[in-house]
Amino acid sequence: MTLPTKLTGIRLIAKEVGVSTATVSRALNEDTAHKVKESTRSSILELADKMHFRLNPGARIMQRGLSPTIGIIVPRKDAVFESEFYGRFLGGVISATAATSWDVRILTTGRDPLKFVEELRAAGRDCSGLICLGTPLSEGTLVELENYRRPLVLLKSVLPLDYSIESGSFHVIGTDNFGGGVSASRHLCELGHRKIGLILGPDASRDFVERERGYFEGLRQFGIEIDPSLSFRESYDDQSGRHGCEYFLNMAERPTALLCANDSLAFGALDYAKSMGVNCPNDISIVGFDDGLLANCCSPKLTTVTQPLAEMAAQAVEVIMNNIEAPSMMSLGELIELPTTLSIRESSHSLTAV
Amino acid sequence: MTLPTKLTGIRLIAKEVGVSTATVSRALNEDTAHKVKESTRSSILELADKMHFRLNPGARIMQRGLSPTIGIIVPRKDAVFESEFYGRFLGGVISATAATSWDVRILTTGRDPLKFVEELRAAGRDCSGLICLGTPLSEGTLVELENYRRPLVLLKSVLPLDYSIESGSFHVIGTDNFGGGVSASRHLCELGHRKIGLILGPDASRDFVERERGYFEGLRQFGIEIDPSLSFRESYDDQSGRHGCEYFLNMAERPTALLCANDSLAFGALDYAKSMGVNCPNDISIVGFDDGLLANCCSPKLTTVTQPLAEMAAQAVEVIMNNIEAPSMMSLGELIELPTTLSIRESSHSLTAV
DNA sequence: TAAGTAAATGTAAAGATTTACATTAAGCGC
DNA sequence: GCGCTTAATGTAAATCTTTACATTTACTTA
Repeated sequence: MTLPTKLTGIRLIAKEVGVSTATVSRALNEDTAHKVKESTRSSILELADKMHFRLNPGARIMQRGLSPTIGIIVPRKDAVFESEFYGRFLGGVISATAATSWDVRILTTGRDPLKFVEELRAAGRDCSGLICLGTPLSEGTLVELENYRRPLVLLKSVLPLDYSIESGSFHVIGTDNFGGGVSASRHLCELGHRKIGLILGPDASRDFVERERGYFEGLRQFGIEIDPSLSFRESYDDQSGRHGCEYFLNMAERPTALLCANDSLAFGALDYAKSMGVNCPNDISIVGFDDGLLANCCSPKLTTVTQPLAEMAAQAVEVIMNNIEAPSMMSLGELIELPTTLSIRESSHSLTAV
Repeated sequence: MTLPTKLTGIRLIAKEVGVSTATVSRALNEDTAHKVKESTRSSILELADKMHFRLNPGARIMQRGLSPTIGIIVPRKDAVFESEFYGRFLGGVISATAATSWDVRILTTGRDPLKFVEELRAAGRDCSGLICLGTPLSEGTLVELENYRRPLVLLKSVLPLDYSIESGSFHVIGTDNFGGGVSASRHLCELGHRKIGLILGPDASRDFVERERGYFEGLRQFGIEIDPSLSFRESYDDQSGRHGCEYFLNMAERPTALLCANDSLAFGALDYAKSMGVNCPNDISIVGFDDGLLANCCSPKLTTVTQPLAEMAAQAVEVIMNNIEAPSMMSLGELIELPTTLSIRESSHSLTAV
C-alpha cells in the first residue's frame, strides 16, 4: 500500500523513472542535459512529455533567477502602434537585445492617469529596467517617479515642456530636435529661400517647441527676421498641414518654402498645394520632420529630418544594462540627445534655379 | 550576542520593524495592504525603500503563480519592425490584452534556423501561449512543432505554400488573400477594364500565390481569359513594381489597369507611370494589396485591399486565451481566415468614364 | 462586565526546483 | 585484482514568499 503522499512535478517523474530529482532536473534543462546518460534522459523526457509536464516557473526562477528583462511602458490606448514610431523604436530595442539573454516585455499603463506610477511599479515588478515612451508625464508624476529604484529611461518626448532634465534624476534619451530644426531651416536658406512659412505643432509638446526654436535659430543665422504672420499653428496631423498650406498660399506675398514640424503636416501641405495646382518643389519647397516610411515613398519624396530611432533604442537599452549592476541612484539627470540628419530629397529646391 | 544567521529579504525587514513576515508581505503587496495598520505599513515601506528591497520574484511567483503571458515570436533580424506589419499586428495584440491581466512578451528566434523549435521552446518556457509570425516555417519544423504542448497560433503567412492546414494540428490565422484578390480584380472588371496587367509577388510565398489565384478567379468570373503575357513576376518591392509597370507600358497594346500583389509593388508602378507621364488613374488604374499607412497618404490615394490586422491579432489572442485552460491537443488544424475589404480610393477609375 | 465583533497581527506550512557536495559505478592500464 | 580517473547519479540544503488558520487586541453593546 503506497502512501497517499501527493507527489508532484519533478518528484513524481523521478519516482516513476526510478531516479533522483536531481537527475530529472538535469535531464530537463538544456544546459545540464549532458550530465545525464542518454538513455536515462530519454526515458525522463518521454514521461515528462506524456504527462504534459512543465517545470514550475516559480521554483525554477527561485533557483536560477529571472532572466533580465527590459520593460517597455506604452499607453494602453488602442491606437499606440498606429504610429510607426513605436514599431520602429521597439524594433530597435529588439535588435539591441537580440544577441543577449535579455527579454523584452511590453507593459501598458493608462487605467488611471493619476496612478501612473503605481501602475508602472506593478507592471514593472519583474523587469530589470524600464523604458518609458508615449505617455506624457506630468511634473507631479515625475516627482513620484524620482524614487523609483530601478534603471529607468525616459524618452524626452514624454517630459513636460519646461521640465529641467538636469535637476531631475532620470536618464533621458531623445532626438536633437533643436539641431534638426536648425539644419532644416538652414537648408532652405542655403537654397536661397528668404520667405519661409512655418507650419508648427502644438506648443504644449516638447518636441515641437524644440523644433520650432531650431527653425528660428536657423533663420536668425541667415539674418532673417522672425515674422509672426509666417508661423501657422494648429494641430499635428495632415489636416492641419492642409490648413497651414492654405493659409500661406492665400497670402498676398506667398512664402517660397514651408517648414513643417513633422512629416504628417508636410504631407498635408504637399497634398493641398498639389490640389491647388501649386507644384512642389518647383513653385514651393516643403520640408518635413521625422523621416517616417512615407517620406521616401511619396512623390515628390520628402526632404525631412531623420531621427535615429534605432540608435535611440540601442542607447536606451545600453543605459539600462549599464545601470543594472550599479544603479547610480540619485545621480543627476542625464540627457542623451542623438543627432539628426537632414535627408535631402525631392521636395526642396533651389529658389534661384527655378 | 546575536546569532550570525543571515536574515534576508522580508524576514530581515520583519525583524527590524518588529513584526512578522506575514505582515511585511501584506504591507508590500498592493492588494493586501489594506489589512495592515497604516502606521505599520509605512514603517515597513520606509525601511524597504531604504534597503532598496525588492521581493524575490521567484518566491513570489511560486506562491502567486506567473501572470499569464502571450509570447510573440519574431525573427531576430534587425529589420523586423521596418515593415509596419509587425507594429500594427503587435498593436492589435496589445490592445486585445490591455484590459486583461495578460502580459505580452517579445521573443526572438533565429540564432540557428535548424533549431527553431528548440529556441522557441526555450524562449517560450514561461509563456502561456505563443503567436508565431514572420519566420517562414519549413515542413520539417512544422512536424517538430506538432507536439508542442501549448497554445500556439501560427500566422498563415509563415506556412509553406502547399502545407495542408487541415491535416496539421495548428491554429492558423490569416487574411483571406484569395477573397481579397477576387474583390480587387472584380473591382477593375466592374469599372470596365478588360486588359489588366498583373504584377505578382514571388511564387514561393503563400500570401502572394493566394492573392494571385484570387485575381485569376475574379477575371474568370468576368469571362476574361488568362493571358500569360499579362503576368509579371519579379520580387515584392517597389523596384519590382517599377519594372512591372515598365514592362506593361512598353507593350504594343497596353493594359488599362494593373493589379499589384502588394502596396509596395503598386507604389513602384505608380511612380514609374508618373515618371513616364502616364497619369493614374486617368490613363491607367492601379490597385494594391495590404492597405498600409502609405496607401491613404500618397497621391493618388491607392485603391487597395485592406487586411484586418487588428482583428487578426485579437483573434489570435482569443484563441490562446480559450485554449489555455483546455489545450485542445491533437485537434485538427483550424484555419481562421479573416475577410478583407476593398478600399476604393483614387488610383482606380472607370474605363468608360475617361 | 461578559459577550460579541472587527481589526491587526502571528504561526507555520507549503510551494518545486536547483546545485554543491558526496557517493557509486564503470573503464582502464598494469 | 588494484589503484586511478571519469561518468552517472544521489542526498539534502537552500531558495523566500504567500496565505490559511489561529490568536491577540481593541471596541461596542447589552
